Amino acid sequence: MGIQNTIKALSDPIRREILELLKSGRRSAGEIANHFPVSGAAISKHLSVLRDADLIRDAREGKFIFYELNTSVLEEVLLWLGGLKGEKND
Amino acid sequence: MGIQNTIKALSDPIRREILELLKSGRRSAGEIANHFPVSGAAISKHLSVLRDADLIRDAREGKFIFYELNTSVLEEVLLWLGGLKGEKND
DNA sequence: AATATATTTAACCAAATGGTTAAATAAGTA
DNA sequence: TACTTATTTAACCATTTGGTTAAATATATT
Repeated sequence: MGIQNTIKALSDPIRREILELLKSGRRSAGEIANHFPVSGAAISKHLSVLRDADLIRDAREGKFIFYELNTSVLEEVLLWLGGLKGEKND
Repeated sequence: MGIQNTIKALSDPIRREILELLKSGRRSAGEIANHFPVSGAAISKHLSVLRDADLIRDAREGKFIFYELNTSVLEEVLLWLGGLKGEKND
């Protein structure tokens, strides 16, 4: 929870690319891993960072675990960034 | 340049607090350092990370170096975050 | 039950990060 | 010039990060 976990999770390029990938719909861990030139274990750890930050949700379906994007936690970050810009907030 | 430097710079709580501090106006390195329970050297390094990311600008004035906030590089981040949310962009 | 597939976890490693103290640099002042 | 103040840079250190391979776990299939 908190902006810290969220931003930290967003600070890695592979993790950001995972999120972009999930923008077009849910994907299994394996499908996600296939998009990157690193091991499945490495991707699994990235997924767990994103899950801990609640940027993604997972659902087991038989042999597979599907991940989907959760953008709700971005609001806090957007607010903070907006505040930094001196945005007028109601 | 690029979203990577920006987000990385934002991923540390002290650096974010420095930015918040500068929201209310320019401050010398020393003034900034006094707000934190770490050494001036540590703050100096944080400032250089923020400067490399172009989130702050510096101007020497006599014995002092003043830092000021530059929010323009946040636009890119805001766009990216907005895109992740599936925002419609013209 | 045995095997194959999907995914995570464990153990390990090198590089990056964020801190410290001490030395270097820059500028103002006695 | 010598001294003081402001700030950065250098050298070092412990922790975190992001990767690897191998082992463990979970489910489906034969």
